[in-house]
Amino acid sequence: MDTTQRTEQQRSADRRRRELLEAADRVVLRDGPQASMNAIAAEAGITKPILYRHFGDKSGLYAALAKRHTDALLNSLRAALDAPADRRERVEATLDTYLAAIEARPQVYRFLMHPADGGPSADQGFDVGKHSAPLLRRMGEELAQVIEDRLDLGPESQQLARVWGHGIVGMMHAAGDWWLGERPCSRAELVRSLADLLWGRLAAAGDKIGGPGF
Amino acid sequence: MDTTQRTEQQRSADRRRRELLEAADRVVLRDGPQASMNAIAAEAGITKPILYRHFGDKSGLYAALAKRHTDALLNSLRAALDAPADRRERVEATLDTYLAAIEARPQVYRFLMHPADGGPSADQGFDVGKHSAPLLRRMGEELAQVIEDRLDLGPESQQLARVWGHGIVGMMHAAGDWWLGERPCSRAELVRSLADLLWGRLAAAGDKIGGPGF
DNA sequence: CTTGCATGTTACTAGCGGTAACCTCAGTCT
DNA sequence: AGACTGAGGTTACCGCTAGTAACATGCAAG
Repeated sequence: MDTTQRTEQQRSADRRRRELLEAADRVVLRDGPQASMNAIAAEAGITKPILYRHFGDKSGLYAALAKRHTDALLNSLRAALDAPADRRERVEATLDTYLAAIEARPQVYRFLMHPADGGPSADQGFDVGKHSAPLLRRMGEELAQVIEDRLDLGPESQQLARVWGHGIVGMMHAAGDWWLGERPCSRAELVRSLADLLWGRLAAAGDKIGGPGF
Repeated sequence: MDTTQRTEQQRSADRRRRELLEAADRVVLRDGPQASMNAIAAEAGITKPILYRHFGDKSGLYAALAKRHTDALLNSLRAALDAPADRRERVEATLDTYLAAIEARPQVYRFLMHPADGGPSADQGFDVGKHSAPLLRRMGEELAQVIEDRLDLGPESQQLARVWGHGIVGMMHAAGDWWLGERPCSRAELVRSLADLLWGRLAAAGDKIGGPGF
C-alpha cells in the first residue's frame, strides 16, 4: 500500500471521527451529561460498536470531547494572560475570560465539571471524575509555570508557584461555579472581588468593631 | 398506638439505619466509590430492598453517608477558626485542619470528591455530582458568613464576603486535592504557601528580571 | 383468632457499557 | 475472471447496575 492511499484512509477516519464527535456534542447539549452511548450512536446515524471502534470506550469518547473544549478554553486564557497590560489588568482579563466562557456555554461547562446533573432519575452519566480533575490540573500547572517564569518569589519559588497555580485555579473554579448557579452579581464585580482577594485585601482588612476579630 | 411504642419503633429504625450506614462506610472504604447497592446490602447482612426502604435510592444513601463525614469535618473547621489566636494563625490552623483531615482519611475524601476513581473498569460509581458541590457550597457559605461577621470590608461587604468565602474554599480544595495526589511538600509548607497567597504576597511580588513581567 | 404492620425475601424489569460474530461491499493480487 | 483482504456496519448477546413488585414471616393489639 502506497503512502497516498494510507493518508486517504487516515483522512477518512479522521473525518468520520470528527462527525461522531459533533454528533456526541449535540447529544450532550440536548440530553445533558447522562447521554448514553446508544443515544450518541443513534444521533450519528450508526450503532454502538462503531463508536467503540473509534474511541475505545466511553472514557475515550469523553476524553476526546472534553479535549476539544478544554483546548479552546486554554487558548483563550493564554491569550488573555499574555496581553500587553499591567499585571493586575491581565489577571482580571484572564478571570473574566474564564467566567465569560462558562457563562456563554453553561451546558458545556456543566458537562465538563458536573456529571449527571439535571436528569430526573439518571444516575449513569459520564464519569467526570477522571477528566474534570485533569482539566483543573492542567490549568493549575500552566498557571504555575507562568508564575514561576515571570515572578520573582525568591528561593523555593518553584514549589510556591505550583501551590499558587493550583490554588488560584481552584479559587476561580469554585467562585465561578457558585456564581453561575446563583448569579449574585455581575461578572465584572465578581472579577474585581476575586482580584481584590488575590491582591491582599483580606490581609489588609480591619477587624469589625465589637467582634472577636478574624 | 401510643407514644412510647412509636418512639420505640423509631429508635429501632434509627439504630438499624446507623448500622446500615456503618456497613456502607466499610464497603466504601474497601471497594472505593464504585461500591454497589448489592455489595452494601451484603455487607450489612441483608438484601437490597431494605436499603431502598431506608434511604429511598442510592442518592439518599449517599447523602446520609456524606452528611456524616461532612458534619464532622465542618465541626473541626469551626473549632480551628474559633480558636483564640490572631487572624493569620487561625487561618493557617483552619487550612491545616482541612488538609490533615483529607490526609488522614484519603479514601473518605476521594469518596466524597472523586467518584469512581481507582476501579479498573468500573464506571457506575456513586454520583458525586449532586453532593460534592453541596459540600463545597456549604463550606463556602459558612466561611462567607464568618468573613462578613468579623471583617470590616466597607460597603458591599456581604457580596464581597460571599465571593471570598467560595473562592477561598475552592483554593483550599484544589490545592489540597493536588497536594494529596503528588505530595510535593509537607503539610506545613503547603499551609504557609496558601496563607502567603491570601496575605497578598502575589501582589507584592516583583517581576523577574529580564521577563515581561506578570 | 384475626387484623395490622414492620421486616425480610425472591424474582423480576429496564437500561447501561461493552463485545463476539456475522454481513457486505470496495478494491487488489494472481 | 475469480478468490482474497479488510474496512465499515449490524444483530444479538453478556454481565452488570439501580430499582421494584409480590410474596413470606414474625410480633403486637383488639
